[in-house]
Amino acid sequence: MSPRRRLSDARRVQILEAAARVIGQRGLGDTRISDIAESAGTSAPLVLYYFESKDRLLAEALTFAEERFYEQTAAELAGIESATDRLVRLIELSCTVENSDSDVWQDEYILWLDVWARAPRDPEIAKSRRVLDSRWRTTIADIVREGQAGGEFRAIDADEFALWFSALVDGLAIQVVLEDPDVSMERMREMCLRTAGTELGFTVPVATARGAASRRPRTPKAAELR
Amino acid sequence: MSPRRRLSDARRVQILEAAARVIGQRGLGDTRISDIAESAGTSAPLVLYYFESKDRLLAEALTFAEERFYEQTAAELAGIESATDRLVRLIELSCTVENSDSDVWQDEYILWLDVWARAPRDPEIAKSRRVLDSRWRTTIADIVREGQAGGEFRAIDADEFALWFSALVDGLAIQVVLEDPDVSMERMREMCLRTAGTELGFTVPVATARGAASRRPRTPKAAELR
DNA sequence: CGGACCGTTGAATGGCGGTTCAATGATGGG
DNA sequence: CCCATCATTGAACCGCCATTCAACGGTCCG
Repeated sequence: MSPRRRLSDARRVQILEAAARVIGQRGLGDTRISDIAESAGTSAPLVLYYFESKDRLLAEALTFAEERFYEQTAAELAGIESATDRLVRLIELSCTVENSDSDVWQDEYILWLDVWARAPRDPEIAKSRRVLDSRWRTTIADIVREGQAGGEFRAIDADEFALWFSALVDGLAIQVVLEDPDVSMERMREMCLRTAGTELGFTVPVATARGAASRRPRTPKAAELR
Repeated sequence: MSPRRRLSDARRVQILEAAARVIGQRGLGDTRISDIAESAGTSAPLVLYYFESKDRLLAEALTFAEERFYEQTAAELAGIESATDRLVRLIELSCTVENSDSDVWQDEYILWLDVWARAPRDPEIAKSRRVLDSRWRTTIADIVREGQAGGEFRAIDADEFALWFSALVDGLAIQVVLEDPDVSMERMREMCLRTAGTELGFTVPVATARGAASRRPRTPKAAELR
């Protein structure tokens, strides 16, 4: 029905960001349009003015947030030379609350829980979830292949490893995000790093060292880009 | 308020089963009391008569279903001698639609997606989730320890392995249950078996063989119990 | 036989929240 | 300066449940 009205893109993004934020805090099910509107500093009707319906908005918000995280990560990885370093960085990005705000990581990951729960009944969400996940695995597999080409990694099946490893990360992330007393983010990171190292045959930088080294000294951010 | 009215336990169970069934199909968010009532062959008010509120019912239903699955599994495992066989069986139970009905496994696992999504905001669900998960890991760890005692498994940290392995299973199960085109249940099973075998140092029965052997010939059920 | 209590339900009730409406400002072009 | 279009919102509107009510059979004990 809506022939692509080109509404101010800024507002759209503003609303999508608010939506992702609120969903991460309140959860998909308990998020009302008015919550999103409030968090975006506007009114409920306006939200509907920019998005067809609540469902549509939610679906878009979910993928928007994940897409953003993916791009952000990809951009940062692009600036790293060694495949090993790139993989290590990817793992650390998956296991660290390094953002300024308190628990952006938490919220970010909690979104996945909602995506997974909604996916079985929402074809749209299911589809974009597949795309996102596939892309993520490809990212890992590519790093592995490059590492193998450069002789850094053992010659195992890259795609198989990518699937296997991302599943492990997801499983551990669930425990962490749900604050399981047995699984701290710290433990998750060590586990992931050690696993990857063992499987691919590279030695983790400082590995299971005590705090000192594992608390990344410098904050590379998107430094060496360009 | 309700001083434990001892209502017919049968009805309670009947409703809980219906609830779990419906939630697995429609999803937590889209489940109305009337759906559960209908599926249980009764009326909505009666459901509220047996359970304080919808929230309470949902929480109970979720844990009821998982608890039941756990007990069922535990019972079956109890009848197996060798630790290796027990672990293999546990993995197969986690990866197979062997029940009579079409997709009980699917529904069963989909429940976890809802549990995970609800847990961050529902303390009650979060708590029982922790208990269930912890118990599951313990089950695995115990098998590992017994296998080590009997010389079947390599001497690695059993608890560490349990956490690590269950995370892997969860992560893969997500892909399977969401019907990711790259991850079939078959592939999940092979991956889990191979991983466990490699890590613990035992050779998987027929392993990655072609169909014939992997399609379990006999259906042991809860045979050699007692 | 007559209540008293329990399980059960059809029919209200009440509120919440998505969606729609109509009115109010802006903004910009003629 | 005037009108058209667009963004924005307060105030309905409305449907959908969870929850409550009142009534109706049972069953069992006296």
